[in-house]
Amino acid sequence: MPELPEVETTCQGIAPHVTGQTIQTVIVREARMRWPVSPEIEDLSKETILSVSRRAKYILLTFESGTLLIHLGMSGSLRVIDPAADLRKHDHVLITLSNGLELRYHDPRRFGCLLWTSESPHLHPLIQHLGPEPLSEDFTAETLKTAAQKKKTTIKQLIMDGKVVVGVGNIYACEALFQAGIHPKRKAAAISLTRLDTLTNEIKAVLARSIKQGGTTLRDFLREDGTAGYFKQQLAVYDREGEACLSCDTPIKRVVLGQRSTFFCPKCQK
DNA sequence: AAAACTACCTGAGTGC
DNA sequence: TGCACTCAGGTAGTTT
Repeated sequence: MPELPEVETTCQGIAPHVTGQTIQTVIVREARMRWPVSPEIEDLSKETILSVSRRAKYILLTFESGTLLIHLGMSGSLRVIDPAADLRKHDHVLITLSNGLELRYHDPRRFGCLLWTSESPHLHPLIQHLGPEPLSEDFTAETLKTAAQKKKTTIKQLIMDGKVVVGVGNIYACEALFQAGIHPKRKAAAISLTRLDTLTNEIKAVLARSIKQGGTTLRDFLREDGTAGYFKQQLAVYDREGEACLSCDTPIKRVVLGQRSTFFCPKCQK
């Protein structure tokens, strides 16, 4: 679930309910995440959430005394919910707020993290070496051109490298390459600036489109689920092995690239 | 230095 | 029904 559009819609979804609220209680039911949940967060009662923001796939909750970095990993989710709602398996961290609502972190695979930093989050080791945001003006064809130089890597692996550009996960890497008509296995260094320009535009477009769709499900983010199948309808290649290309009817192919399933149209993508 | 591989973890799905 | 196996949206850390 959590690719960049989901992280962004989670931020937008929780922000109005948590911004300006004071924390009442924090319960860590399971601290074993990718890294142990920072013990400091259990001391956050009476602290006020000043803002909610996002850097790459990290959600940043800013307090006067520091910042809580939240990553959803592969299976995490963050909901604003009535504290009386039944606890589900894998509801690991519960944060109650002064408005009577509760922020609940749920993550079956525990690949996510909740880390406290009292310094600027942008200096945090997990964040400071990250590349530009894909939707910012700092991400351009030149970004990719420079990153590709002297590398043997494929274009798909390049755009999924967080040091090059953040937030492009497996699904959207496949989708953007399809929209740009570029074969995922093509050597990044051999692609013209013109085609890289098309690709950067398609990455921005597909992410923006998904965020917009996330926006439509934003209103009912309090519900148990609801977004699950929604993006899926819009996907042109991801998880469509053997199905007809929406553009030319050729069966979509699947290959493995960097241990990740990669879907593409062998006719439309060169 | 860069590329390839491993590891973390649970749950859903498949085939026998 | 149950067991064994594969695969999944991420990414840091280790090895080649």
